[in-house]
Amino acid sequence: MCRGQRCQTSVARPWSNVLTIQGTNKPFTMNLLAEIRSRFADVLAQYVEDPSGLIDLVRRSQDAKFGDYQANVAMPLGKRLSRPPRDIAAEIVEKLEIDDLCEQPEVAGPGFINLRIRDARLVDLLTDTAGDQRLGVPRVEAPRTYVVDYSAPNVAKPMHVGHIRSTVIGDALVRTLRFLGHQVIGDNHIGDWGTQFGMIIYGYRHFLDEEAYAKSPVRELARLYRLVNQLVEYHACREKIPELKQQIAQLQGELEQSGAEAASGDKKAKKARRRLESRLQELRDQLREAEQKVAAVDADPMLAELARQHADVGEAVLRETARLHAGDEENLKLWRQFMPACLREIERVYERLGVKFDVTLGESFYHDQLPDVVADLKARGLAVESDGAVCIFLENSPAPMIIQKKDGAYLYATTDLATIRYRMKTWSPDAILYVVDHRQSLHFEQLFAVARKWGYTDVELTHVSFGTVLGEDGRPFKTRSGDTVGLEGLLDEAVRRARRVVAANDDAKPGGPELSEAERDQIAEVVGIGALKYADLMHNRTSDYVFSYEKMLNDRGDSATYLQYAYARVRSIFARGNVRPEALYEAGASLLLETPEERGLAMQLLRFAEALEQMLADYRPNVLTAYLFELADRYFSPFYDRCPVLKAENPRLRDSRLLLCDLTARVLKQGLALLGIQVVEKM
RNA sequence: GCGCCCGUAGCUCAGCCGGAUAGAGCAGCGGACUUCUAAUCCGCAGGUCGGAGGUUCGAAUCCUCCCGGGCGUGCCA
Repeated sequence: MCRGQRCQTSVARPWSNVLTIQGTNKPFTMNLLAEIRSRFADVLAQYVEDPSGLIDLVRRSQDAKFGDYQANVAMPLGKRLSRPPRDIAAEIVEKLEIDDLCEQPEVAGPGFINLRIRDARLVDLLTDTAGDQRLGVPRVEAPRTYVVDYSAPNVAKPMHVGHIRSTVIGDALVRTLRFLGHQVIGDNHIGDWGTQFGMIIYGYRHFLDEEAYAKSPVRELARLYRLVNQLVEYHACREKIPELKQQIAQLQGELEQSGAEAASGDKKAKKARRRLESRLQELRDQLREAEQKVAAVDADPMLAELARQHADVGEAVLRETARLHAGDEENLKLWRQFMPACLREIERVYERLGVKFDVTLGESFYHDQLPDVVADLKARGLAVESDGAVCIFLENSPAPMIIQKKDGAYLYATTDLATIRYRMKTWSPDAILYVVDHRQSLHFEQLFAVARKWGYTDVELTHVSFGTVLGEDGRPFKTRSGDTVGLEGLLDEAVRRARRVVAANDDAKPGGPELSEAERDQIAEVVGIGALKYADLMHNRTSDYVFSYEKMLNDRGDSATYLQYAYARVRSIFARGNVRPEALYEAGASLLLETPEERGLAMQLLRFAEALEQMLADYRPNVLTAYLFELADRYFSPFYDRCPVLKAENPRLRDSRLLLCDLTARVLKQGLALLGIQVVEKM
C-alpha cells in the first residue's frame, strides 16, 4: 500500500475499555438531535395523527443565541388548529419532558421554541463520547444491504480526471455506510468488453512492438489503443469535415435570412436567431476539433502513412469487437491475455487512491446472460420488436429503451438489466446506488422503471448523480487529442505540489526543520491525494465540476490540507506536552465547559453523528466536509486561539482542554477517514 | 419541439421537502509570529439570491411566466 498509510501508526487509538462512565449504565451512543426529536414526537402526537412531517422542523439552531436546537413546529400547528402559535408553543413546552436534557425551553418570536442543552448533560454526553470508539455514532438499528456501483472505468483506456468523481464519491459512501453498520458491497462495474478491445486487438495484430510489449505490456497496450484510436478518429473526422462544412454553410444562410426578421424586434425571431447562432458555434467548434485531429496526423509522415495503409481501420475495429463478442477463439484468447495487465493498471491507481472494491464484475461478466435477459423480457411481454430492434416502451418516456439492436448486438441497457438481476439474486440488497454522472439520468430513470416492471419492486434504486467535469473554459471536459490529462499524471502533480509546500513549511519552522526526506515524501502523498479528493467531495455532487489544478490541489482555506493541518496541530500539543491521551482517561480527567469557546467546541463534537446521518440522507459527502471544516474553523480555531491548553490556569482545566483536543483530533481523523482521506501526525 | 439540471459577493461555491440578520473559500484591505505548528489566527469591505408575479405570519428555498446557460432526447456508453 502507498507510503502515506504508514504515517498513521502512532495515532491515538480508541480506549473505550479504560473509561468509567459515571451516572449511566446504558451503552452510550446517542444522536442528540434524534433524541430531542423523539421527545417532541411524543408531544406532537397529541396534536396531529402523524407527527413525522413536523418532526423535521426540530433542528439545530443557526445561531448560538437561539440555543443549541430549535423547534419551529408551533407556527404550522397554529395554522392548522387556528390558534395563536405562541400559545401552542407554550403549551408544547409545558408538556415536553426534556428537563433532563435541556434548560427551560424558551418561546421566541412568532413561536420558535429554543432549546439549550444543560451544561452538565453536555459534559456527561461528551464524556461518554470520549470513551466510545465510535465517537458517539450509533450503529443503525436496522442494517441494510447496499450495493454501491461506482468508478466503472473502461479498462484498456487510460483513466482520466473524469473518473475521479464517481470513484471518490462512491468510496466515501461505501466507507460511511459501512461505518454506520450497514452491509455494503462495493462493485466496480468496469467496461471490459467494449470497442476499446477491438482497437487493441487490431493494434496488436498490426502495430505491435514486441520488445516493448515484453518489457511493459500495459504501456504497450496503452500505446496501441491510443494509436488505433487516433487512426480511427482521423478517418472519421476526414469523412465528417465536408458534412460539417455543408451544415455550417446552410446554417449561415438561414442566419442571414433570419437577420431581417430579428431586426424587426420580434422576440421569437430573436430567440430563434440566437439558437441558430449557438448551434453554428457548436458546429464550428466541432469542425475546428476535427481539423486539428486530421492535421495532427498529416503533420507526422509516419502516422500519415499508417493512416493511408489502414483506411478502413474504423470498420476493422468494429469487426474485431464483433468477433470477440461472437466468441471467436483467437480474439477471446487475446482478450484473456490482455485483461490481467489492464486490471493491474487500474488497480495501481486504486491502490494509490486507497480505494478498494469488494467485487469487480464488469460488462464481460454479464455477456453470456444477455440473450436470456432479452428472451425473458420478451416472454413477459415487456419487450417488443420495433424497427427490427428489441425495445421496451415506457409511459411518459420520450424514447423506448432499446435492449437489442437490429444487428443483434446488445447495449449497455441490456447489461445493466442483467446486472440488476444478478445482484438481486446474489445479495438481495435493500438498495443499489449508482454513482454515475447526471448525463445518464434518463437512462437510469428508464432502467429503474423497467426493473420495477420486471418484478424488482422491493429494492431502493438510486442514481447518485453528479455534475459533469468541465474544462477551464466551462465546456464539458474532453481529452484533447494527444494531450490527455491522465489521472495518474494528476495524482503525480498533486503530490509534487504538496511536496514543495511541505518542504517550504518545514524549512520555515522557528526551531528549524523537523522532517526527514522520507517523512516529507509520506506527508506529501497524504496531503496531495487528500487535497484532490476533498476538492471533489466538498462540492454538492449535483454541481458541475470545473477541472482546475488550482482548485483541486488547494491547500488553504476549506481544503483537506487545512483539516490535516488542524489535526497535526492538535496532535502536536500532545507531543509538546509529552502527554499520552490514554493517560488522561486512566487518570479520570473530566470536562469543564466554562468559556463559550469550550462549550461551542463540545457541542460541535457531539454533532458528529448528526452530520453522518444527514450526509447519508441524500448521499452527499459535502455535508460531512462542511461539518469537519466547521469543526476546525468555526469551533476549534477560536478555542485554540483563546484557550491555552498546556498553559491552562490549573491542572484540571488543562486536562479538560486536553480532552477536548483529543476528541477534536479523533473526530477529524475519523471524519476524514470516512471520506477516504488520511491524516499525518506532523506536517 | 419535449424532458432534466443550473443562475446566490469580483471569482469558485454552500445553503433549497419555507424559518429569526443569506454563509464559506479565493482574491482585496488592515492587523497578529521571542507565544500549544503563520499551511494559522483576528478584523474590514463586498449581495435588487437572474427578472416579474403568486402562495403566507414568514420565500434564496414552493408555484406560474419570462430571460440566460448546461445536459439529454430510437439502435454510443
